[in-house]
Amino acid sequence: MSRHGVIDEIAQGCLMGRARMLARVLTGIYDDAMRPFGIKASQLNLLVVVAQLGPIRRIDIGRTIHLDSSTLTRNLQVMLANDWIEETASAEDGRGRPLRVTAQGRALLQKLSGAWKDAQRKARKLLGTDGEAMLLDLSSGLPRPDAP
Amino acid sequence: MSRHGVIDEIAQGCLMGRARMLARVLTGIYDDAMRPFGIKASQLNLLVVVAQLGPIRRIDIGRTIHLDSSTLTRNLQVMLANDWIEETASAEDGRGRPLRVTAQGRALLQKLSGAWKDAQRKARKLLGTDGEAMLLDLSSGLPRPDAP
DNA sequence: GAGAAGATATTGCATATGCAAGTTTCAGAG
DNA sequence: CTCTGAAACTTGCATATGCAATATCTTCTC
Repeated sequence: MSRHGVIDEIAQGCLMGRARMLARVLTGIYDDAMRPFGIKASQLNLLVVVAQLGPIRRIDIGRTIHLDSSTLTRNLQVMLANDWIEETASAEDGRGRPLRVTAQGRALLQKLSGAWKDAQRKARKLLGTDGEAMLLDLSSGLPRPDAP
Repeated sequence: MSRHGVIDEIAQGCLMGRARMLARVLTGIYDDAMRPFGIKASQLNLLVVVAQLGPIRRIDIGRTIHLDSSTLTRNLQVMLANDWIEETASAEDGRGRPLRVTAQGRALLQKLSGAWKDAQRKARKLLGTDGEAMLLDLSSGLPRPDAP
């Protein structure tokens, strides 16, 4: 242990650092599980949001899972190209072109659900019951980005 | 709530999704705090690891904070260019060129420590005492990527 | 109905992340 | 001493992420 208080404090205690590390480790687990299906774990998470809440606008997806709109524009492009999701309204809509899951997207979700459960099991084992509960609780408690 | 079990289960319960979301929210808090200092929060976390454990090789940084080597190659380049860190050994080292913090890097750490503490306070407030303890605990309990 | 105000989406720029493949360098076998 | 294998690093490719600025479309006001 070094004698530089600030450095140690940040290195050991930074909540962001810990959260990012945890996210990296978990992402690895789920990405491994999803690889056979040609979908990244982060894309799966977007897909289930659209499947559950769609038709839903990008901005509302962002509010739900704390993602920037510009990130969504790009991440969703890949998913649109893969025909997992589609835009609902015609181009003349303008402000907001809500997205929904396609039949293919829904089928994919069914196909990979077993693999996802395996990954979830592994993650659960890694975190322990307490950890799992706390993580779910923590993320539920996050204040929604100001809705109008 | 929809009637599609799998979708709801993943949307609500995916530990990876929650962890990534939490990481995004926290990253926002610390990035805001670090912006005046011209350093990203993720870079700060790398910097403190080097400051605390340096001279340290990329691979060992990776093992410590669960980061891929290729990611480190690139992320550290920016920090080398900013003269926050430097390579220690002369070119004849070969396998492994350990990194250490520079005087400038150390000075930067001192300068931003107050702002970091503010961010940490905000994060703590957001997560609560329980959440904080659990997050620190969780991330400490992660199995070290196999050391030789 | 034209123009202002506001919301939504996209684009440019920079960084973060990881896999697979390739490179460099060291250490040990013979 | 040379060859070979392992370890550390780098590069190519693809995706993820967010800020600032811009574009687009809606609605409200006059």
